[in-house]
Amino acid sequence: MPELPEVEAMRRGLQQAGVPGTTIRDVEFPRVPYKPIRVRPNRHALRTRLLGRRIVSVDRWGKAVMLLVEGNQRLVIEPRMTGLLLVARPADFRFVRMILQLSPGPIRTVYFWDRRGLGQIHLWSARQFEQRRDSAIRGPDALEITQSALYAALSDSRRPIKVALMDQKAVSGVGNLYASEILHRARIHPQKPCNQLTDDQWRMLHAAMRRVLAEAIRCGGSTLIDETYLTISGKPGRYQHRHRVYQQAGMKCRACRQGVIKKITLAQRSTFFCPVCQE
DNA sequence: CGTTCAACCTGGGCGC
DNA sequence: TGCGCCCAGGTTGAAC
Repeated sequence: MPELPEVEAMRRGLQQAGVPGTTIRDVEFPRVPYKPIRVRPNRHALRTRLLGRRIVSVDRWGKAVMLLVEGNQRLVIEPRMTGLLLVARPADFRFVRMILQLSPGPIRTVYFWDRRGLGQIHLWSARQFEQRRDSAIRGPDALEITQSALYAALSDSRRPIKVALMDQKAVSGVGNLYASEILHRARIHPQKPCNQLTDDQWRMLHAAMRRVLAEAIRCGGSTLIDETYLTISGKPGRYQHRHRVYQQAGMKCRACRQGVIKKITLAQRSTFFCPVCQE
């Protein structure tokens, strides 16, 4: 589930907890009663390459947390659907997939917890990172992209704007939940083909994207009913209370107070919008 | 080019 | 209780 705001909240949490500057004392992969997650290179090699190395910084690459480690290596943690990072011992230990033991500092242990196990962990050399960065598998970050770059990346397409906004090669960070929220804030219908958006709508879209994502980060992300996302201290985020359309089907639109939020399926993903204020 | 489907996984909710 | 089915924030690759 974690999209840009949740991953950025994790990144800031680790940063504030003092993870940069600590040294990796151990990397553990607990035995779980489930199919193990994908780790590249293999667990032994990854551990060997990290032991005794200092963590230089905690960064984010799209929807992945990226630890820059001494030796110009990058430990890339991709939560995908249900992965999350915790500095507090998880209540349900069955889904702990990796444990980082660090020293010194107040935070000694970081847990990667993932119920569905679709998350992945990679260790990239400087060269591997540069290859991926330059290969355009990830477009510019949704918080950094300029309005003209957003326009350039999407405006030629005939795809529905909601589908295009979730294309990580075009712009990275926006997923299913925030795509609906952003388009509602921008008052654009999710099915509107990109090449039919007006200049004004591109302006609104860019502003709404920054605003919604920034607000969600400040709230520590969205924790839905199933609690598959928690902040690094194990507490729920707060942005779900501000959702205007996501999972609000049948409710009156909070913006126009007239429309009733509808749920449709686009590219096999649930999509929510207000038929009155979004066109 | 754009869309659809399946797969990767586990668990929760619902209808019967 | 239990079974079967559908759903879930992400990503990828194949088929049409």
